[in-house]
Amino acid sequence: MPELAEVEYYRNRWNPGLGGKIVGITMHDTKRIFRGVDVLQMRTLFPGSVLLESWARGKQMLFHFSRNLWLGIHLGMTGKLRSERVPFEPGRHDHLVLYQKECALIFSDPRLFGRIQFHQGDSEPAWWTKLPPSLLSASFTLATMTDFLKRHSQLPIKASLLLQNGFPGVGNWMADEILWRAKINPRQKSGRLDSDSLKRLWKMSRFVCRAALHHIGDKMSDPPEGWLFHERWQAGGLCPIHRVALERETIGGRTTVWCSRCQH
DNA sequence: CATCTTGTTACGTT
DNA sequence: AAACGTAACAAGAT
Repeated sequence: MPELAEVEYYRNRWNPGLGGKIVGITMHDTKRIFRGVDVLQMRTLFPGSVLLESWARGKQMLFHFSRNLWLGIHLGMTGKLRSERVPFEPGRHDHLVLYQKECALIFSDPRLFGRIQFHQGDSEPAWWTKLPPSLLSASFTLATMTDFLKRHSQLPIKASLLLQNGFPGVGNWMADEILWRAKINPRQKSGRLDSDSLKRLWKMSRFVCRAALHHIGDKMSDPPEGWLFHERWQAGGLCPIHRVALERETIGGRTTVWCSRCQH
């Protein structure tokens, strides 16, 4: 499920642990979630450190602890964060648990597409610093976006919207929502959008981003009525504007839903 | 039992 | 070198 707004939501699930000291840690350390991570070092270093703050950027999260410890988390398709009162016994899919005196901070992921990264150092890990700026920041300009699309000119626009370097945090449902609102056919080649389409795409990327964060970021509520979101899941969905049947095909490797009347 | 999945990446080809 | 399409990853839901 996690796209940028859900990522923000899950990041906040660990807020009860802010300012608290870690007193224990358990990991299912053979799971692929931990590939490339020195789990032994994590086990040694975390007890005694304090959770200081956290950030989300696109679909990535970074948790900063005292003692120069940094924990990166990507939720993949089915990852979730939550906190529970202690005592807490980890279940089958609770692959990482950081115990504090009052609560347990839990990362679970049944499908194991998520990823943990661990870093020790004075400053943020390099992979974090290199992440592209948010769609809502001033650096995401129409020109930047147009440039990016030019570099992928042969790719269907739907597939381009899923590229995290250009549209960080956008996932499958957000991409469809953005294209529907921008009135752009998902099969359209990225390099062949006229300047009006580009402008609408840029505006709607930011709009859907902002609205999704507003509705989902704090508590997991659905977007308002009238969003394509509510129609896209099952066959038989209708365009919220025209009430005609939505098209439904795989584009860019993902199920894509659009209205042939709105989107040319 | 078969088919589907809201994410990413490795790999082969162009 | 960069762009692009596809398979693979793993497990649960339908």
